[in-house]
Amino acid sequence: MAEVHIDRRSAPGPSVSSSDVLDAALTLFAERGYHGTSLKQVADRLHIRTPSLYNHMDSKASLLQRIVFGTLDQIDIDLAASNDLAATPRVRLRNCVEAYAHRHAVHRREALVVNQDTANLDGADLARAQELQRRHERTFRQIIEDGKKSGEFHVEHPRLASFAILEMCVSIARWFNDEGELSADQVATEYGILALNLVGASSDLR
Amino acid sequence: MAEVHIDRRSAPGPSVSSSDVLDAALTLFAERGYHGTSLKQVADRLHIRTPSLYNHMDSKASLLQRIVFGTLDQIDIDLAASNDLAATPRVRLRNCVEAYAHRHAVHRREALVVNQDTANLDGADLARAQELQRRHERTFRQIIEDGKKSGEFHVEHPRLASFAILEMCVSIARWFNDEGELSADQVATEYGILALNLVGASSDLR
DNA sequence: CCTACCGATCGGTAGG
DNA sequence: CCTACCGATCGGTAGG
Repeated sequence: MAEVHIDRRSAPGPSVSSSDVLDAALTLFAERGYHGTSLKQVADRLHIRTPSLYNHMDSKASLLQRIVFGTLDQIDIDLAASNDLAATPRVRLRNCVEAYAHRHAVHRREALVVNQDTANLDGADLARAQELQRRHERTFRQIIEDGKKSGEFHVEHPRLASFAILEMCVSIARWFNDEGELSADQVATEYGILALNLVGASSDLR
Repeated sequence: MAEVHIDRRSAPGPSVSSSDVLDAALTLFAERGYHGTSLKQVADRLHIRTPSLYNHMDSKASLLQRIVFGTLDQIDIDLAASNDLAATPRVRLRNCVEAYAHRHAVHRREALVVNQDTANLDGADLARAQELQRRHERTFRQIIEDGKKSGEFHVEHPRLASFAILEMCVSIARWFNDEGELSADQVATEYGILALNLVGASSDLR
C-alpha cells in the first residue's frame, strides 16, 4: 500500500480559515448541490480531514445558511439602493435589473446555490429566506405596476413580468464566464435593456 | 398533485405500477431534488417497502434518466413542430415560446427536475442531455438571429436574449398553479408576447 | 490539525 | 409484495 504524503510542516498554525471552508463549500454546492456535496469533498478540496472542518464551522447546514443569507441580504441592499422612488419607473427598473443582473454575473456560485438550494434550509431559516425572495419580487412588481399606471410600460400581468425578469437574470449565473467576451457590466447593461423591452417600455424614451 | 390511492386488500396482484413509481419519484425529485430524495421516501409515498420498488424500476438513477429524457425529447418534438421555417421569425418565436412555456406550466414537476437535476445524470447520459439542451437554445438563438437579420427584431446579443427567454419560461414551473387565475394557455400566450417584446419586435406588427 | 469512532441512513441484493 | 441483510457513506463527536 502506497502511503499518501502531504507536507503540511512547511508552516505552523492553522492551514485553512473559515472563509476557506465557506469558499470550498460554495464552489461544491454550486456545482453539485447541497445534498450532492459531502463534507468529505469539502475537506478533500482543502487537503484536510473531515473532522477538522469543525474547527471552522458549526455544521453543514450552517454553511448553506451563511451562503444564502449573505447573498439575499446583499441583494436586499442592492435593490434598496437602486430603487430610487423619486425616479421614473423606467429608471428604477433599469437600475434594479442592472444591479440584480450584475450580482448574478459577479457572484455566480452564490446565485446558483440560492437558486437551487434555498429550499433545503430548515424551519425558520427557510421561511425567512422565502420572505426575502418574495420581497425582491414585490420590488420588481411594484416598479412594473407603477410604470403601467404611468403609461410608460405596457404589460398585461405585472406579476408574470416580474417573475420573468427575475428568472432571466438568474440565468446569467448559468453561463457567465469571466473570460467571456462580455464583462459583467456589459451584461448588466444589456439585461437592463432586455427588461425594459419586456415590459413594453416605449423605446424612444429609453 | 395526483395522489395514488390504492386499496391493497380489494384485489390480488401488484399494488403499484412502474408509472406509479415514476410519478412518486417525479413529485419528490421536484420538491426536494434528486439527492435530497431517498428511495424510502418514494416507497413510503406508495405504501410499500423500499426493496419492492425494484419490481418496477432498475435503479434510482434510471428514474432520473427517464424523467429527464422523457421531457427533453418531448421538448425537442414540440420545438420542431413549432419552428416552421417557412414562417416569419416573429411567428416562429411566438409559437416556440408558447409551446415551451405551455409545457413548463402543464408539466411543472418534470420541468423542475430537468432544471435542477440534469447535472446529476452520469457519463454518457449527461452529455446527451446537455447536447439536447444546447440544441434547444440554438433553436431559439437561430430564430432571433434570423429576426435580427430581417429587421423584425432589435436585439444586440441574440445569445443573451435566447438564454433570457429560455429561463423566463422555466420560471413558470416555479409559480404556476392549476387553480390560479390564469390557465396554461393564457400563460403561454402572455409569455409569447413578453418574448416578442424582449427581442424588440416592433409591436404594431405583432 | 489528527485518528478513532458513533448511530443513522443510503442504494441495493438475496431469497422467498 | 415482504423480511433480512449488505457494504458504503453520511454528518458529527471524543479526545488528544
